[in-house]
Amino acid sequence: MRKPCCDKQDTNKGAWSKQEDQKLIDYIRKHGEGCWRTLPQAAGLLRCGKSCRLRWINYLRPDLKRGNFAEDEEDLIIKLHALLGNRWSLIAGRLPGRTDNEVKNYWNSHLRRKLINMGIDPNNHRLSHNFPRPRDPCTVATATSSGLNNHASPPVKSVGDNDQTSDAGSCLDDNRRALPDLNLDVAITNIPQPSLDTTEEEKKHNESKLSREFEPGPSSTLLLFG
DNA sequence: AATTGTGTCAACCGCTAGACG
DNA sequence: TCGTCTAGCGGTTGACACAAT
Repeated sequence: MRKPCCDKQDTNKGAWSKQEDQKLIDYIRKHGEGCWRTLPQAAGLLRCGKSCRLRWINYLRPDLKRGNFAEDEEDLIIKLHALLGNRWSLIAGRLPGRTDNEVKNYWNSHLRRKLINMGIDPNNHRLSHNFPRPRDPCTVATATSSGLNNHASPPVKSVGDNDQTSDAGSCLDDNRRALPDLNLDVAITNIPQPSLDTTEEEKKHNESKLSREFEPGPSSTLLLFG
């Protein structure tokens, strides 16, 4: 029988107090990250190691960039999500100062809704007749943040919508119609041409290729999407 | 002013991969 | 090779803030 990660009876849960934050910061400054299991006791915290790790990574780390996402960050998230799916840690790795949790939350609360309002299925980045869709294709063309800036057209269902969503054939073609400035071409990056039908296997392939070709860091985003 | 609905985000939970003995 | 342990990941929850009624 496996031991729980911590003795839950003796641990605090819920929001962190400033004192707890300070203890964690002080401890990590002195001893560095790592060995999360023993850290709470050593730091004098009544928290489980997991909780400490999460608090540090998502909130206390000094290199975190707090605040609103920039347009280019939004663009990048959308593009990487199309490529990798819900691999938040990988996506966050391409956004310096952002955490997987932050990216995930931002996707779920902002970007997902924006895509839906554009008539784009956020799960596969295809135009979808199940979602409201703007009438004017030019409006759709602004699906990335530069065009998403709260100017998403009101949901309008137009005649013949169903024709636009083809299950057969290239879904990338659909994607280009939906997100023309979403440049997923491998020409720039040597990344395999992503298909929006991307299977888990293909996503993993893309992911490993990304990992091999681009070490995480600010420059990689430039390399990726020019 | 009170109540209800909705959105956001920090934190938790359960699972898995990989390291190690 | 197998079992155990830990770090890390993604999904989900719950508290809080704010808007709408």
